[in-house]
Amino acid sequence: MATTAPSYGDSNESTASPQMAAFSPLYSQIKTLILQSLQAGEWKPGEAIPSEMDLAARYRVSQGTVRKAIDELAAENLVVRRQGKGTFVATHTEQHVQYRFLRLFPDQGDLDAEGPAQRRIVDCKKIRASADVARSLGIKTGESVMFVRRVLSLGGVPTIAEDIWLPAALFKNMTTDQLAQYKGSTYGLYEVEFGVRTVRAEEKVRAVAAAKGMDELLAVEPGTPVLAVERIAYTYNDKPVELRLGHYLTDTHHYRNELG
Amino acid sequence: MATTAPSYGDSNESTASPQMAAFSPLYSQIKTLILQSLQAGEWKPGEAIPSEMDLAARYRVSQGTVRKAIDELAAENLVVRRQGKGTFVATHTEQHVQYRFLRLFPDQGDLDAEGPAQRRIVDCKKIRASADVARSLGIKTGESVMFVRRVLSLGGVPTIAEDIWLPAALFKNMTTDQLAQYKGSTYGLYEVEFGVRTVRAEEKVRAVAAAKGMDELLAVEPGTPVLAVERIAYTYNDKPVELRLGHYLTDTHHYRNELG
DNA sequence: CAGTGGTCTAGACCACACT
DNA sequence: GTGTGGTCTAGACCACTGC
Repeated sequence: MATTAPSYGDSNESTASPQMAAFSPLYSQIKTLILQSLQAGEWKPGEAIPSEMDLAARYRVSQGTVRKAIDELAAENLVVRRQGKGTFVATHTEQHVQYRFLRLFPDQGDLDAEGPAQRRIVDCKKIRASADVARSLGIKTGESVMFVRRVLSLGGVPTIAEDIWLPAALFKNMTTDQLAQYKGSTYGLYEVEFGVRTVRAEEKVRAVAAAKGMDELLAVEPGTPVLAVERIAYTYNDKPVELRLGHYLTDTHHYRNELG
Repeated sequence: MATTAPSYGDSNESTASPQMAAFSPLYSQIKTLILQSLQAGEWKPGEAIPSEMDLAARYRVSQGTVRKAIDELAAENLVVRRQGKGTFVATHTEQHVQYRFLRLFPDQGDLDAEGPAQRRIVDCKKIRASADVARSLGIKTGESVMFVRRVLSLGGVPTIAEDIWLPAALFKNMTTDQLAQYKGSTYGLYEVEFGVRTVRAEEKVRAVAAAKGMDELLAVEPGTPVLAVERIAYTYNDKPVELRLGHYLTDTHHYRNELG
């Protein structure tokens, strides 16, 4: 990765490479290598990865270069640094980040005041993917997917009703009991029970009239305005692993967003 | 800022400081100093700040330390780095970031396909702040605020109706003509015409039924579900400078959000 | 105490943009 | 070519954690 002589860019010179490779800094290459180890499961969620010095020795680069690679991974929430302890693979199974992807907050008071969310699993079955679902999940129409319908109550009030689609190939034999009994977020469950690590998600938010079915789950009149939140969650390499269509009641809660 | 002897932390030792000051790394102190110059208007939006070497000399620290300070400022979108050219004060008056704070996107096609937004200024007047508005803007109830109501059409269709409140002390003599004729985002106008630099914003999103007044502006039936977006925009030091209540039609557009 | 991440420096060289 | 940001290294020392 580096020669003994301190002239960097070793992987990018060579008098006449076949195709003009785009310049990629060393730390970026190191980042890719660490990412591959992460993806390959060399270190599991919650575990520590090797120290910066160890990784520097492993890849034959300076500690500063490894540091910069890890900096970026930390910025993307793939790892978490803890001074004096080490760098750890990010996980959804920690108390502090219980609802990492949930942007709904109470208008008054804070999350703690309203206590933990109550879950009710309405449905959980294996079905065939519609064209829309298949496109979102990057699979073929008609392939098997797990379908889950559930209701979350915040402060005792049904507030979120959502439908979830998961590629059945990754989530074999998922059961209602699993979903109902697991302590923590669903992404924590995916991680622990199925080895699926969710690293980021994209949401499309719209205002819609509560449709048939949803109105009953949320105990509101049909036609009540609700927030429709379509979320696609991804694992490494931008591979989609979950499609979720949530309906949020926003009379006592709001969807919060920070704009930089 | 640093002694000749390479022992850092100079501002944090001293055998018995009055109150145990929290540890603050050098680069963080440098960041604060740069921030103060930014805030004081030493460099204006769009202008280049001094080079890293110059700043290092000015603060008597190494280039690497200045670099880390600027890295954080760049991550917060307060400055923009351009290799080979310099580091520039962020601005809202550039083509590329025309709608930096707008999260509404067409369901099909991209922003370019739909062309620039059309503005219609419905109202622009000076009024007294209600309790709610005053609280959001960090001023006293009854103080003067500019009130603006306008409609944005995307692809020729009225899609966004919004009310805007601004502290009159900062936005003296704002006129309908100014708002209608300025090319670019309102935040660009704030910057150019009033010297107010918006650096970040927070939004609370809800689904509501279109209220009286809004339904007419958006040409929809009363009661149609619309996205209510409450935005508070801030300048340096978390000082609020704008309250905006937008109503977005989401039948052909959606509010997009990325979750890390 | 040793080990980890975090900070700081100094110097060298690369990539990019303007002139 | 000159100047700017960007990368890389090597080494020293600080701050936090846990043995």
